[in-house]
Amino acid sequence: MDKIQSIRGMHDILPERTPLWRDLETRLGAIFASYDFHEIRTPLLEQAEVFTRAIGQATDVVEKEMYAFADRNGDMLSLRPEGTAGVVRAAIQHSLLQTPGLKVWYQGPMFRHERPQKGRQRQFHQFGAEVFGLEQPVADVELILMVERIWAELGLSNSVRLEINTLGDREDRDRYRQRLVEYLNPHRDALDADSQRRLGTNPLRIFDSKNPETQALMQGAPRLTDALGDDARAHFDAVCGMLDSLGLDYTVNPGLVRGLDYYCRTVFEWVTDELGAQGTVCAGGRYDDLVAIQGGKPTSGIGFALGVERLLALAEAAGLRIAQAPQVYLVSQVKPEIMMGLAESLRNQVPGLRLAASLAGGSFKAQFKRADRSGAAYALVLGEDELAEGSVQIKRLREPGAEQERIEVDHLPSKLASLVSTFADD
RNA sequence: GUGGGCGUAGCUCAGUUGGUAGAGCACUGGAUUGUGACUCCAGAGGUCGCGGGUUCAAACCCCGUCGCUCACCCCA
Repeated sequence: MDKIQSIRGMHDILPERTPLWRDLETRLGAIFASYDFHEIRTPLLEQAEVFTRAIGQATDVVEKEMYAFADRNGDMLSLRPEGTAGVVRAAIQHSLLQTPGLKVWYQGPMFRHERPQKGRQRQFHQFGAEVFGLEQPVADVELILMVERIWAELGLSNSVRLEINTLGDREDRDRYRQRLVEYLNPHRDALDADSQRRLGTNPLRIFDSKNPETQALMQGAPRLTDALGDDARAHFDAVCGMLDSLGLDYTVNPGLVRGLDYYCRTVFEWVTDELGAQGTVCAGGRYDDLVAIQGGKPTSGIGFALGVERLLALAEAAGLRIAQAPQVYLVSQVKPEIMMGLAESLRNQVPGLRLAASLAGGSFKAQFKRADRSGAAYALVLGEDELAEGSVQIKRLREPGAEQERIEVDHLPSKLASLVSTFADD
């Protein structure tokens, strides 16, 4: 029989790496809580319309990347390609938007049918946060500060840089798009093939083109900045002013646009040069029209999403290592049930103890070898002699010539408890 | 969706003009019948990604396919 493989672009996270993921979840969860954000969990599967409405029918994500299919009832469903649309759906459905200021965060797998490459897989993971009903620029600023705290917490502040821009309000952008198309149409033939296609679908993205001739042409193009309405202008100026006062480093990138239709006003993005072509680690922005589009009462919103695989790639490159080894490994030469009795009583009496019992048995030699490989700091030895006198030997591993200590079983829990407390600093 | 590179042991990789498979690390056992990390000895482990073709003979050549990877595109 052929070996069955995981689906292309969908990767197992093996035991060796899960402690790293768990550590990240703990640290980010604590940061979110410190800003009074609350976790929300929504289904991985939604009516496809949740995404087609929110993200926009003409976007690549909806047109070519969604895992959409008809279920047994003939309903069109889709695995979520991003988190915001489902959160908005849930917030409307459960009337969470009655009072302004809802702050939620989420975490989990997202699915897009793209060609895998470095920093891009078909199942990937995001952390995200959303704020609803706060139109004040200070809400934009708090989100940015929270993400900056994440970089600081992980020691990545020097690996990423913040770029921001404003897309203006929907009317501003519609007006601007028209102006841009009018400017570009006469030069149509000078554009590269991709940009010609974008002219009809998403002309703002032509600013992203890497083609030199196209770039030269875009130098002379009308600027979105000049098409902003007064409100959007004032909002963006306020955001920038606060960031300046708070001493945050950022650059305004007028070419920064979004692939998802629901964004307006402030957009921001943390990018890095260390991850190859997929340099965006975290991106977000305002989406003041989205709640209404999804069928709720008009309510402003702002949020971001952070790519976990990209973040971990950065963190690991910066030297982050997390391993989970047992603290003690119980080596035994007595009946298994007696060994298990000791193991259980130690687990009862020493909260948080990570203890591996030698289930595979074998000679002392073989068991010590496994104890060493397990990464445990201490080995406990329970043989016939120890059993007879009610004692256990405790041995520091990984220290050549370390003394071996024989202590009474009754004193073992308190001894281990004090050893475990020293592990906390490891 | 398009293009480049790559698939040989658990991992990293050798493998000559085609002649039926190798190393290091890891693993198991022993040297040491109650003690790991060093050393020595031995062992186990592979339908050479999969399918087809050419050939007396294919890991090697040809076609297809699946996967990995990098870039385009897109995005977190």
